Amino acid sequence: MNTNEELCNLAASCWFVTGATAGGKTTLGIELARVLNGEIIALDSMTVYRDMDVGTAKPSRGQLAKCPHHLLDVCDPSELFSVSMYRTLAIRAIKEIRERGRTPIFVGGTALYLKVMLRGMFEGPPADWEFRAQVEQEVDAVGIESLLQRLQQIDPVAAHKLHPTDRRRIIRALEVKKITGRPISHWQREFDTGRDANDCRVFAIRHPRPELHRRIEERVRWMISNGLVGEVRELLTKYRRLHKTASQAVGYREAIDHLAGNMSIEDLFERILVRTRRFARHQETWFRGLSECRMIDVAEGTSTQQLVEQILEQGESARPTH
RNA sequence: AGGGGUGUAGCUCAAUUGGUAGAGCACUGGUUUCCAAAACCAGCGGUUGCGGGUUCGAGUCCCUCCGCCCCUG
Repeated sequence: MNTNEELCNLAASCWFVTGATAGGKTTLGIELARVLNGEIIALDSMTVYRDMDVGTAKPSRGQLAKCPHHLLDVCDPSELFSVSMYRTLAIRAIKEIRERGRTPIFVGGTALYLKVMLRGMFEGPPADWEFRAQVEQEVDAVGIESLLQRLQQIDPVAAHKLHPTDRRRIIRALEVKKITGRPISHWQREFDTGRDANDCRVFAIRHPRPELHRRIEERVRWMISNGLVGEVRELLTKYRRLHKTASQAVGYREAIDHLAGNMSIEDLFERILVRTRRFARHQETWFRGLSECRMIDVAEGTSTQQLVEQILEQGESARPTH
């Protein structure tokens, strides 16, 4: 049986290329994999879905041919996927890659997944959707305040920490208590402190904000002209109903709306643009807060080659397993 | 040219009988542990088109000018 700590050390010996969307992670990752004799593990909550390619900017055929990729297309868009499933699959992938004598390189921008790989995760119960739906109904009827009060009784620590209107986390806290008999705060507490960036190989690519916005615009334009809408139409006919997670992905939620006749193609572009920017901002907030991340600031005109060299230099000197 | 309407935050719009301008979105920052490309929180932002008048006090009433929209010629 592996402890959380062992698994974290396993992950800490890997390389990570992360950063906000549309920042050039994919290209950089592949180049790094070539130099390090590595294989890529996607660090991404949306490229795990099959048939969601254009809108998630999944690596192209050509890119995939350059080095092995893992954790792409591991579930159907109609299915649930979650952090813990990700962690299980990722750990397995690391081991397999190591057995081949190659280097695992995580590439992607899902910060929660990154954090969980680096710091571990409590062995809490999976979601109980029946319970959640039931509580949701209750919230609609009685209001969130009474739920918070109930949480206060059973888990004052969590109740204090959570924002009074954060119904999702309040419900989860109640759920954990109900299933395990112990408050969520009891399970969660040990994952707040991270290692120093100098001891890790976690690189967050960062562009100046105006440049990032420019790249995002380019990316969104590319998606729409490369068949995002068609892709979504096919998804809907093939899977009928997408799972909540998949249907909320940036670009997909909007395209679904557009196909339902609620949005013109011009608005579609605009809406996706806005939401992608917000997403990128949100990601950068995450990386700023993770002590393991080394910011790699990309100046105008920096080549991929230069970035790879910079990352190698800093990565070689890191001592991931103390 | 004449008639009607309109001009308030980057955008869309609020502001009771005139009482020192608000909201949503954008933008920026934050929280984040089994839906995380989600969810939640916070902050910034306006000499109310310009100038004048009435008034203790004008986004709100009156006048000039400017811009935009509609109708008629």
